[in-house]
Amino acid sequence: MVDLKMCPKFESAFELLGKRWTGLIIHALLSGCRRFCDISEMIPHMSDRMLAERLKELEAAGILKRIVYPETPVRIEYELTEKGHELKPVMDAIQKWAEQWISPEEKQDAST
Amino acid sequence: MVDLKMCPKFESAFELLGKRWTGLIIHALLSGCRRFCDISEMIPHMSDRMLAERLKELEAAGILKRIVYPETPVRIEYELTEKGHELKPVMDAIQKWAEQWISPEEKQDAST
DNA sequence: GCCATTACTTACATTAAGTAAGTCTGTTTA
DNA sequence: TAAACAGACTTACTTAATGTAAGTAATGGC
Repeated sequence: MVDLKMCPKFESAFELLGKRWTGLIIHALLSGCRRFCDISEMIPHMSDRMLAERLKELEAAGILKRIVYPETPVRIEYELTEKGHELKPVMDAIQKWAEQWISPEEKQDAST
Repeated sequence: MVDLKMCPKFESAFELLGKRWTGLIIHALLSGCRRFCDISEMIPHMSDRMLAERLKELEAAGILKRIVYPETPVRIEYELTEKGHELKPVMDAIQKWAEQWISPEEKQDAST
């Protein structure tokens, strides 16, 4: 064997990214979504319950911040912090890989 | 909102990577692990049960192949296919991000 | 024959995620 | 004034995924 130990920072990063929906939510925010309903619409298979939970986790992890605009009616927006925005190269690499290697049959839901 | 639909290939890629352990297993294989026990050793928090399950999934997804050497005793090795190996840029991007943005306190297990 | 090793499998407990309905604040409609 | 509506969540409950621990099968050494 080559390495005996996994880099703990890498492991920690995957505790975040290796959770269902997390990556897709970050991707949605990177591509311009800001509001709860927008993100929800962009990821149709995900429930509101999961979105709310993940948004809290991502906020706690410093990936995004929740901004309340005390308008009428109140508007809440989510935006990536610098830490979150810096995940763009990761998302781009995944996008590139997916385009090259995921065949049409692997698409999980052909209903739309 | 900007985009209305998530790219289905991207979504499909995250069905794989967005599962616990998957990323760490691929990382282990990229860094030279080949045998069940080696991977298991490199990811101490993961159980054998999960490793066996993930290896099957990754084999089914064409990310790796299982090779049996009918020696005495039999030796089984796992190696990445081209599809699997091409995830290196993704892993590198994550590693780079993790090194820059994960603070020491976020390391999940400081026992070792 | 008995114990060890490797690569799993099985059974059962716990945690995470899915589904659907409900809450809260404020607004618009009747 | 009350009923209905919108947005952003919560809560309760079910199902699926993961964790834990013990067991299996093939081979070799003691």
